Amino acid sequence: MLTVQLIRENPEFVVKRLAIKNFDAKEAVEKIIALDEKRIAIQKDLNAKQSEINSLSKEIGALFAQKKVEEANAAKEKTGELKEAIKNLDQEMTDVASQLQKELVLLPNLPAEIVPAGKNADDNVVVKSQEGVAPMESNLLCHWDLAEKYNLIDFELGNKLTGAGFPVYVGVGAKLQRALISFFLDRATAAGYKEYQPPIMVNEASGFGTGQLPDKEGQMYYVGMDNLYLIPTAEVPVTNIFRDVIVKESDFPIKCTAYTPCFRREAGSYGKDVRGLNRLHQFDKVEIVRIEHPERSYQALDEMVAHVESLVQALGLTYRIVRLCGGDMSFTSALTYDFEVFSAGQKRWLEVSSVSNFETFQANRLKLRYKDEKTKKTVLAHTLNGSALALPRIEASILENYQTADGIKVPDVLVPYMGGLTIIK
RNA sequence: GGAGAAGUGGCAGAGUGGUCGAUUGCAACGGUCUUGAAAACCGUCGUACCGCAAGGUACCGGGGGUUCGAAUCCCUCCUUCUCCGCCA
Repeated sequence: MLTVQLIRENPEFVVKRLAIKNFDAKEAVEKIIALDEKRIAIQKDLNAKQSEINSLSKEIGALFAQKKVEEANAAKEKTGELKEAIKNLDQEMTDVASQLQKELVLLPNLPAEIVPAGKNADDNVVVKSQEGVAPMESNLLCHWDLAEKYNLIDFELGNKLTGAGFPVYVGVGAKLQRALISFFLDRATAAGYKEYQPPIMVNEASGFGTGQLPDKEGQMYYVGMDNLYLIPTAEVPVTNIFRDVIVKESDFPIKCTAYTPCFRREAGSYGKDVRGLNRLHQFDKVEIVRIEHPERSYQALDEMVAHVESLVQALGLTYRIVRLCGGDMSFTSALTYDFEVFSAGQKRWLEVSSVSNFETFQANRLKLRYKDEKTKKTVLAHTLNGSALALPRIEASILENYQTADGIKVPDVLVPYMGGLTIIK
């Protein structure tokens, strides 16, 4: 959520920046400014009347103490009208505040200066690409065929138990999941990220804090009986650890990591995008989250990108890093880098990580601030997060890229996590 | 799930209808003292909104109510603790 102060002070700037996300904010900005002015006017009036009633109450107290009951009763009458007026103003205030909130919540985050304009994924900018291991064979199988051939994943069984998009990992396939989770967590903790194991259901306040609610309500599974949501990413519970928190400036950098299952309804997806492991309703992911000083958040973003890069490199995958254009960015992000790995069987790029700086957008919703040691002011912090990494597409890419006539080679870094297994037969 | 108790500032802990945004202690920060440190002493020490400022307003788990006036009384929800039940 953008701050009212920003909108009030730089309305043209806000409109101009949001145009890069293909969002026309002109009307909303005008409305917000008008509502804010109204809010301030009501507040002034309300404050004056409350002040008056407060001093009257004190007088009445004094009069009663002096046993001047007559005068006290006269003063009481005066408070009557004031109370009525305050009641009305209170109502107005509530209305205006909720209208203002409603408008504010609809505005996406401003894209950073270097975000390229563009409509969709075609306009993203590839900032780096690097070759990894390349399969020798010419008749390459896709991972869903490999998974069946080597008994690693049972998609049909998942259909039976739950439905489409909920695969069952079996035997060595299950072990490979566990290996990847451990490998990613070990790398993250070695890089200074503190490990958490958060709840995988969250309440409404948490969903709002990171921006999933109310905008993307349809993307999360909802457990109505208890009014809870299944998390679409560990970003939600982990970032919300810092909801309503004022950290010390010396606490920075705050670095967290967590492995969680993730649940996404993915309404509206179809075709080759959802085949095999490409898009699931439940998947595993290790997430890294950072809370940063505003002056250092972009440096932190670079560090996170470097961390994720070290993971795909260690796994020997062919990858590229793209900077998302305005039209492809999420509602909440100011700058996002996506990692895509090449999947040799499908011959396509698969997104395996998204690393973003949200600047103060989430912090404002979360009321996550730090105390500035020089000015003694409380200031909104910056939040960032990134997948490090999401498992299914990594697994798809490993299966497809490491396939040989004799089986699937286990990437060297995973061998210790696989109990010494070097080839899956 | 049932019964009881409790939720106050970073922590501890006063306050049961009026000048209480809240005594006090600890922690923290600034200073005096000291070669340095500790101790001692002095000062600062919640958040938000309005205001150039002085200052004003709101907030004592959340919401609602009673009252001229609520941290204090009432209702309700949430959370924590104790006991019972159930259970991985």
